[in-house]
Amino acid sequence: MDKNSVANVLEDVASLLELKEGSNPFEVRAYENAARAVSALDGDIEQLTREGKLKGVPGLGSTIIKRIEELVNTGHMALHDELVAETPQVKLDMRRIQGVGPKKINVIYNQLHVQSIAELEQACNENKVAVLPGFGKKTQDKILQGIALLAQHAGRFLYPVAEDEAERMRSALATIPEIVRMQVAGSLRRRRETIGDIDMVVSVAGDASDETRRKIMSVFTSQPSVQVITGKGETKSSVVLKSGINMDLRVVNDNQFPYTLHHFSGSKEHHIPLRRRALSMNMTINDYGLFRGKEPHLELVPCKDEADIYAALGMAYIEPELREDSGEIEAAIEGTLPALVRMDDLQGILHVHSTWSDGQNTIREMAEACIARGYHYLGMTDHSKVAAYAGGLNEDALRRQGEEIDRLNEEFAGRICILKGSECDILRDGSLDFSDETLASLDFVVASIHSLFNLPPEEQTQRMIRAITNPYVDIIGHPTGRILLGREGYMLDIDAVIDAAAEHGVCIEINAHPSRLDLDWRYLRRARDKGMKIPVDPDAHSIDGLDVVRYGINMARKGWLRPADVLNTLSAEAIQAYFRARRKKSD
DNA sequence: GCCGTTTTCGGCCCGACTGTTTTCAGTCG
Repeated sequence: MDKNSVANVLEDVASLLELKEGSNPFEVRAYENAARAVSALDGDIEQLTREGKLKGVPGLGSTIIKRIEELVNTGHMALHDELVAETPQVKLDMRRIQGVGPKKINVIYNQLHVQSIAELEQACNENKVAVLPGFGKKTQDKILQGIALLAQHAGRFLYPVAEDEAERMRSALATIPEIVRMQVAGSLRRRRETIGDIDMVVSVAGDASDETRRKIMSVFTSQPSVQVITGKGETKSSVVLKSGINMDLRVVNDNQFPYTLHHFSGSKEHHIPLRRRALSMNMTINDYGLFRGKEPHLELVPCKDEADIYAALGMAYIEPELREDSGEIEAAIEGTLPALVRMDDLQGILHVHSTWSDGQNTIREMAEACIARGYHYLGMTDHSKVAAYAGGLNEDALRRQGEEIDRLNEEFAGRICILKGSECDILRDGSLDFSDETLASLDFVVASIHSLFNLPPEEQTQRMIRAITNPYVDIIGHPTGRILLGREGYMLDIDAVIDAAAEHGVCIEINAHPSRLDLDWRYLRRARDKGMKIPVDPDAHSIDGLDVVRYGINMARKGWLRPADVLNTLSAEAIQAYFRARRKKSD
């Protein structure tokens, strides 16, 4: 059993416990914390359990350690089994409706005995929900609205969708001269791979009138992109956009802006230890300020920006991408935060398709687009022969493509260097779609799985590891095959894959396509710490497709990667030398 | 359920908004 399975069970316990009547909310949080503590463990959970190394891990107390031991040793956790047995599925389903929490769920379930969301919807339409104690007409309507939204979008959106909506709103609000500062907060600012809702914070001068605030709120709620207004107050308004995304706007006095921006940038998990630190320094922090002392003698610690807030707490500024409670607070205190990679550190682009397989543009067009973007090299990787659906190349086509690249390199000499590569399919048994001899004729090889996504985990893992041991494989493409909001990745032991790749000097890419963002940022630091260089690859099938690398850079930053940790920050000369050296080793 | 340099008991981040109430509970972030 791996640590992620354990973490999943703990998370499950937390959500099930939350739905249990009379449960202790702090106990729920304890299990949530424990789940994250387990995910962040370095090493094999079975071994750590056997050796008693779980003791002392923050968030894991004696009770939860016993339960983890039980789970690891028997494959079951009695508490989990009991909770699953006693919790109706419909309660879990209802948890996903906006505005419905555990308390309301229990009232609905106990009084109406609904067995599905559809039955709840029907009960709303029959006016049975509005008459429940503590409920009313508006609550009932809100539940109906929530159900509709759930059906529409499942509540989460890809990053670029949310970014576009935020930018549209930002430019609309930018026309209001009274706004002093304005910034997107929330998970969008933290560059999460999917976004639940958009938070925006604006500030006005301290002496601004209520009229001004109302005007800002009116501009916000009257945009053409707004479908429903779900809240409108002096300091906060909420809307649902036509795209289905919830969006909140907060208006504060400018001297409060840094605190409010910080508060709503989250994450919740980042704030909890941060507030604890504030308390230990005789300070309290909330969305309106950082205060020294205790009620009623609070003294505001003046901060002109977020950096001042962190400085007042005795730590370095923490980039929003890192605010996930994964060690950033300790690092900020010790002054060991990494200098994160940026877009302009990228020197070239790898993993690109052309009209030779399923791309929309020719190699020449892709090369010119790369030159225009300031890149110094372009690694072409069209599909291999078994990928017939994508017009994969056979050996002969690959050879002819190589000749075209030779000609283009002569023509583009001094402007860009085109590398000969392949996105070569990994076959069922882990062998590659081209012979070693063919692979040896290329500058570099990306190996990817495009078939048989549902092999059993053990077999899928071995398949991937065998590909990694092929001496001509330089990079593993989209290692889990996940499609965000679409499908789960292949079932494989990603930790074992990372270990094997690190051992054989093989890179695992961050596939920067916004639907993939695979390898997931949560694994990057582990790969980095094993010495792996990680390419940020667009997997571009068109010129526009090149620009998705910026989403990959977002992930690289979330994964604590520095410029030197990213393969394609190497210069054109250095990356060719890097690939040549790998080949030499295998000869 | 976790945690501890005021504590092994009694805290656990905290405030806005909403809708239901008539002073507050639930939800959210």
